[in-house]
Amino acid sequence: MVYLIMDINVKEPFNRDRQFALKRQAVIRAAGLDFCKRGYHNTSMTDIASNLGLTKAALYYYVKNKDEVLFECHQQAYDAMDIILQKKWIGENGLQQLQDLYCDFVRMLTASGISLLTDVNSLSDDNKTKVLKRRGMIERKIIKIVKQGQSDGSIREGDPRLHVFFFMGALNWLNAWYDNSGHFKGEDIAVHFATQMRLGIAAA
Amino acid sequence: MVYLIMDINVKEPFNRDRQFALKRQAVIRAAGLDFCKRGYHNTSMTDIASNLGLTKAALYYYVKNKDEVLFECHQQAYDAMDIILQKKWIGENGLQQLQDLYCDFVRMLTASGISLLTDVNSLSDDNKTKVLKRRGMIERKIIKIVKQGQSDGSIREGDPRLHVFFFMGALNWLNAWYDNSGHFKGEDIAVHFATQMRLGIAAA
DNA sequence: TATAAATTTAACCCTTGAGTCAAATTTATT
DNA sequence: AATAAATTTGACTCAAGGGTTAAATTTATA
Repeated sequence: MVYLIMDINVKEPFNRDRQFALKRQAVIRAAGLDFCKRGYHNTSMTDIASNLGLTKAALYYYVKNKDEVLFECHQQAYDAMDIILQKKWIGENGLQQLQDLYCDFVRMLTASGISLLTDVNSLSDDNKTKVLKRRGMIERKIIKIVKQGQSDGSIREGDPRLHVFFFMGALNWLNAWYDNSGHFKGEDIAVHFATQMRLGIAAA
Repeated sequence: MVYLIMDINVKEPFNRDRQFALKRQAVIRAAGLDFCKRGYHNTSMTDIASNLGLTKAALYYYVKNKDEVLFECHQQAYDAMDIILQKKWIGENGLQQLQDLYCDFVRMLTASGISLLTDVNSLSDDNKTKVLKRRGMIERKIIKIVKQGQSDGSIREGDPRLHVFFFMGALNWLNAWYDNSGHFKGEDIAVHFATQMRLGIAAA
């Protein structure tokens, strides 16, 4: 059972469309948690609905089909990552930028209820293509920062892509084991992971 | 299409049971590659069979059901990891042991066709329990080495479990992107990853 | 060549779950 | 109170895919 936070403190004139969009987002986020916990194919639309205290019919009032739900889950995650990536770490070298970035990634994943789903192969071809393209863009941005760090001398030599694949793997794996009811605090993980990431690629 | 390597240079007297067991292993390994590439639920038993140049009926001559196939895939991976773990790195400190170990893990995953599958939730309850138990044992062994390294001063302080979760994540993510037809050589990845892993936890 | 194992053929059953729908009912907005 | 939106009920269709089977056929072993 997931409790939707629907209190919209927005006192602006009631906006049905906005109300709808917000609930839709909440629905998708809840579905994402289910997918993350049990896997996409082990979670039925009925499961998602009843975890929300809804009926399947009501669920389909908000989404077109299951594929769309999975797709939007990915979108949410990448939206969040994009926002973090837009932050400007002016005056910092590549290594420091990367550490801040990575720390924010982990914070976001442990705090927001958004998960980095790995089930890309279950998407329709169209959506799969879009998701992979987006993931690729994010990856490229991060690789770019690594290269920058290698130029400014803060990051050691070595294939930048391998540098990135390594620590992004740790990130992807995070959702598989992290359970906010567990004894690890999100912030602690964020600091620890960001440190371990940094040391792994820092120049000597 | 996967080509089974069935040439058994064993000139010992023909052993039907052994022959059977070998082919069964090959079947499971091929299935593991399919699962890794497309995901467990996106791979039908008919797919597995036809990728082997077989019929579904023939496939069921070797395995009881799909759940068993997935279970054995996990077993294969953990068997391989156990063998690596049994190696004795005598005289080495915790950090060095870990680096050797990790390097071997990556070598094994890139060379053997064995994949670390993440689809634990698709297993039957019984098998899931067994797999998680085994994964837990391996994890505990590795954590033990980390603690040892912290004692002998080769590994920096910090929660040993987080140390391990971090770099084991990179390992689990490996199969998702590594494609032996790609331009990364398994051995290169092994060396790179082992280095990055070591630097992430090495004492100052 | 005799025999058993390996595999094919071509059905078939059965369950699960996605997706639909219409009519009734509840909930909120004006 | 009137109206539209949100949700329920309960049924239904349909396709995919796991798993089975029996008989025929091929392949290898002895």
